[in-house]
Amino acid sequence: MVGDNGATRGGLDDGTHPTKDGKKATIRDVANWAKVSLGTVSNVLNDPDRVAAATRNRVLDAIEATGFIRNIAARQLRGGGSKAIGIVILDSSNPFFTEMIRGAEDALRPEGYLLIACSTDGNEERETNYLRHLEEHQVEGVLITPSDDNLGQIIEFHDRGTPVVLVDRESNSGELCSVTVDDVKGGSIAVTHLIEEGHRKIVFINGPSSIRQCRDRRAGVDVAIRTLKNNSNTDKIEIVDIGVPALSIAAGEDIANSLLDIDPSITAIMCANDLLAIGVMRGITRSGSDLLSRIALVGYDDITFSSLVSPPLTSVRQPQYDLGHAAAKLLLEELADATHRHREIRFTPDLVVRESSCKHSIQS
Amino acid sequence: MVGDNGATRGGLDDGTHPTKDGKKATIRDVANWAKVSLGTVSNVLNDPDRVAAATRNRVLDAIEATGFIRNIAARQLRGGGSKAIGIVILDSSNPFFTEMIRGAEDALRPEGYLLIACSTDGNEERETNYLRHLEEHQVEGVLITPSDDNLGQIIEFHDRGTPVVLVDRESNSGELCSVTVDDVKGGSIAVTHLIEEGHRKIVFINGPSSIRQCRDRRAGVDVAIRTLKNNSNTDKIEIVDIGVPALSIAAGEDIANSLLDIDPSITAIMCANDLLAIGVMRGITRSGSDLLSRIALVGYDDITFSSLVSPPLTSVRQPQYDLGHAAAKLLLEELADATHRHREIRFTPDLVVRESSCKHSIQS
DNA sequence: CTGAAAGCGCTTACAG
DNA sequence: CTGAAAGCGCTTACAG
Repeated sequence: MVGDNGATRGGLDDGTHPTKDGKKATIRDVANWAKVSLGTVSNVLNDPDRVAAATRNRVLDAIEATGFIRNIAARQLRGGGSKAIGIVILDSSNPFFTEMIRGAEDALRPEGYLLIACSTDGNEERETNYLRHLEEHQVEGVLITPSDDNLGQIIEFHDRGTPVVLVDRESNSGELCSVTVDDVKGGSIAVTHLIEEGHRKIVFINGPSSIRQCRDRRAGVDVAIRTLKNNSNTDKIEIVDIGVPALSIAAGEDIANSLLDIDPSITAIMCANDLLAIGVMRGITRSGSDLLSRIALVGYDDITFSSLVSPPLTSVRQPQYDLGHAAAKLLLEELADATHRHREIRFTPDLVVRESSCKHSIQS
Repeated sequence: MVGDNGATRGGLDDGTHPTKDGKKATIRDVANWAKVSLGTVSNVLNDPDRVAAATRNRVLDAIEATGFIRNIAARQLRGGGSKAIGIVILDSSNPFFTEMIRGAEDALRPEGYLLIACSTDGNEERETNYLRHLEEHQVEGVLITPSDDNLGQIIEFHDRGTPVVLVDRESNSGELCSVTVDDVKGGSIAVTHLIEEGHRKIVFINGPSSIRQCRDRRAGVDVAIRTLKNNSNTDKIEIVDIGVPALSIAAGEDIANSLLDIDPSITAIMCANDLLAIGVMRGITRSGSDLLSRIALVGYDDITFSSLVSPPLTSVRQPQYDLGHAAAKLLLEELADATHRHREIRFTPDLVVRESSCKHSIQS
């Protein structure tokens, strides 16, 4: 489909094909082939209507014939924009984030943006590195779930000129757009459910308190307890806090052993996310203990797999895809409008009750 | 930490900070600040030893003070390379690929590369688009799991000058490096296991035959049957083929209904991957049927969640992380050495037997 | 060891 | 409607 067209239609005198293992075709090769100037080729690329149809078609043919691929680096150097967006997340192996990325990508792809996804594993140094790399690559914007509570470097990054939207994290005083889910509420509805099921002594397995989600979910527990106390009849409720270093299956599995000979008055476990809960389940199951059948368990995120584990896991559902999608939309807004006013979008989570927290009601 | 250093240490006469919401600092701002030429700044950046320590430190201070961030676009235009690698996969929501990406990234990050991950969902048009975008962005190399059997456009892409390593797909005649897992073998060991468990009539739920993995896994079944027949005593074995449009949980769930009133002589189901198998499990469970307790089920990939579903899923393990890691290493080799000889790395899968395929042995 | 100059591939006013 | 020219920010020989 390419071949010696070049020779017959005019253009390259020597008949060689510019893309053939020599250098890549440039806009200049296209111009030569089509017998027009560089500027005209550029116009065809960027503002086709400005070019007469006949000329335009000749240029289009030349692009086809030479195998020309526009060099974004050069374009952007002239102010064209990189057409790339960075997305910085905490954990690429958590399906929660995978879904979020999918949401963002579906919003960005139609606009011609390429998404560069970076997983920090909650490591702030990695975050710093990724941000620098993204800035070096001149991404036009960044979606980020901060790995640390301190927004300092992110705000500096933003002030240096790259639009930023926070995902699953609010900005302190509206300096940035954000899309969040109410984690206090989420923690609250989860523990309320457990209490309503009759549990009075509950273990809360939490991730690093540097992660805001972890703190808020835990705070929601206290809110719920306070509310219930005011509303009377509930007797003393006790929360036993256990911290683990990561929100992962492995961390859950590691902590499982220490749960085996737990105070028998404890009847429920709440985990800061589903991976942790699933890890706890696996650890307990592997140990051969029947603890799982005696205790209620709830997670957080409602990732796809949570409905598939055994027993199916009760969880707090967050609109994962929508989080990413909404964040991307905000970013596009900011990209399109320099005078953009920052906005904060907040979703409300809801509880998905499954067997893991209701053995009694199901068995009886 | 920045502030008016500029004024005291020399440099900018007006005392303004170049990064403050004006334009970004360029190499020229750094040069002015440090009272050296552009070339010297560039040398500090690219070949620090060439610059005298005193000068170098002054330049380093200037970089710090001006908040200079190198512009990769400009650098690469001069031939410096984009320091970006593309990875094109089939399905970003399949943990198999997530792990693979993690493997690749761990190999690439230390070398300073940024990974651009693109999920085609098996759609060839999306693949074409992503390849063009990656080429426009001048990625230095691409790791790709082709969405289609036809390697044509990938080979053209490679011939145009970007190194490519195939992942989970062999090149036809060694034109490209590749890292694969023996899927024929995998299909073979999975079905052999079922046959050894006594199953004679087996359903094979397969994805699109345009995906090589699907074809090979199915082919492995035939290989196994042929081998067993030659080795005597096995009576007739029957495979019932069912095709679904995607290798996803949703596709598995959709097909589950049609399995409910299945010929009772069928005692086992084999799925082309774990997501499909997990979807089938979910579909059957949701329907309220007890089919799952009567039938053996095996999947393929051994994603993390497969050991956690109920019943735990027997699966063919592939070294997901290693696949990505090895592919990235091959790419780095090709990047470093133009005279590079293409290599094909092939891993061998193994069977992980769990309850889903051994109810009898476990219950009895 | 340091600096001046050319040029990477493109876009953008500005003439014609 | 089309072309010539300047310049984006950097790197790379090449002089000095």
